[in-house]
Amino acid sequence: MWLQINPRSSIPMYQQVIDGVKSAIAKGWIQPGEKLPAIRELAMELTINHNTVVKAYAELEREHVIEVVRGRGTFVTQQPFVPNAEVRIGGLRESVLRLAIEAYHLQIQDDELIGMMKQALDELHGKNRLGGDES
Amino acid sequence: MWLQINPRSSIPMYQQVIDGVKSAIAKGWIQPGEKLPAIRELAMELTINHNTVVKAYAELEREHVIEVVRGRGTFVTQQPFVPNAEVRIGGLRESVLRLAIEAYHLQIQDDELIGMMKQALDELHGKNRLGGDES
DNA sequence: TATTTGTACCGCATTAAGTGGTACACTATG
DNA sequence: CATAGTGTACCACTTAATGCGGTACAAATA
Repeated sequence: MWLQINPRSSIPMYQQVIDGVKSAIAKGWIQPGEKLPAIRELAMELTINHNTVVKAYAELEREHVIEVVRGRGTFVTQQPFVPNAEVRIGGLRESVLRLAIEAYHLQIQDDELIGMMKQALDELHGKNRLGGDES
Repeated sequence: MWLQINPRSSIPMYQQVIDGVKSAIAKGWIQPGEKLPAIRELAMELTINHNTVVKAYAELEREHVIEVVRGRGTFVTQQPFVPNAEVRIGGLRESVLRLAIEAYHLQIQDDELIGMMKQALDELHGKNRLGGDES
C-alpha cells in the first residue's frame, strides 16, 4: 500500500491522507488519470472512518490534485491545473522562508540546506546525482 | 513591534508567537542575550491571554531558543545549543521533502525553487545577492 | 518590604477532529 | 429494469486542543 498513516501523530489523519496522496503523485507512484481507492475501501484499508477520507478527498479536489466523479470514482487530475504566477510564487514564499528559519535554528549552513534541497528534488525525479554545483 | 499575530488564523496563536520569535531571531531583529517582553506585558501588547504566552515561551525554552529565569525574565539563548548531526539533518529532511512536494504541485521548476531558497537565505542575512550559480 | 517576573493551578467555553450510522444520488453493468 | 459500486449529505456523539479569566505562589531585584 502506498499510503500509511499514524493515528497517534499530532498531524490530523485527514491531513496525512492529503499529504500521502500528494507525495505519491509527486513520486510517480500514481499516474495522472489513475483511479484512487474508493472512499469506503480506503477507509477500510486504513481502519479509519469514511468521513475522514471524504474530508481529505474534498480538499484534494479543491486543490485540483484529484477529480471526483459521482458514481465512478476519484482520479488523479489529467490536465494539471495551472495556477497563475501570483499563486505559484506567492504560495511558496512563506513555506520557503519558514524552512530557512527552521534551518537557522538547527544551525544548518546555507550550502548544506541547498544541497539537501537538490537531493530531495532528485529523489522525487528518481535521479541519483551525486555531484553538485554548490558555490 | 516585531511581533504580530492574527487571532483568526488557522494557526494557533501560541504557535504564531513561537514562529514570530524564531523569525525575529533568525532575522537578527533580536540579539542573543537580549531580553524578551515579560509574559504579562507581551500578552497585554498582543491582547491575548497570558497563559497563551506562557505556552509559547515554554516551548521555545524546550527547543533551547530562549532561556527563562524566574524573577528576572526571558532571554534569547547566548550559547546556542548544538544538536547532534542526527537531529540537525534528520530534523530537516522531512521539511525539505515536504517543500519539494508542495513545489511540485504548484508546478515550480527545480531551479526556480532553488533560486527562491537562496533568495530567502540571503534576505535572512541581509545580503542582496542577485546572481547565482543555478545550472 | 514592595515590585517585577515566572510558575502553577483551577474552571469554563469554543472549536477541530474523528467515530458511527443512515439515507440518498449517480454511474455502469447485466 | 434491477443491482452493485461509488460519491454525497446529513445527524448525533465523544475527545482533545485552544484559549480565556482568575487566583495564588515563588524567586529575583531594588
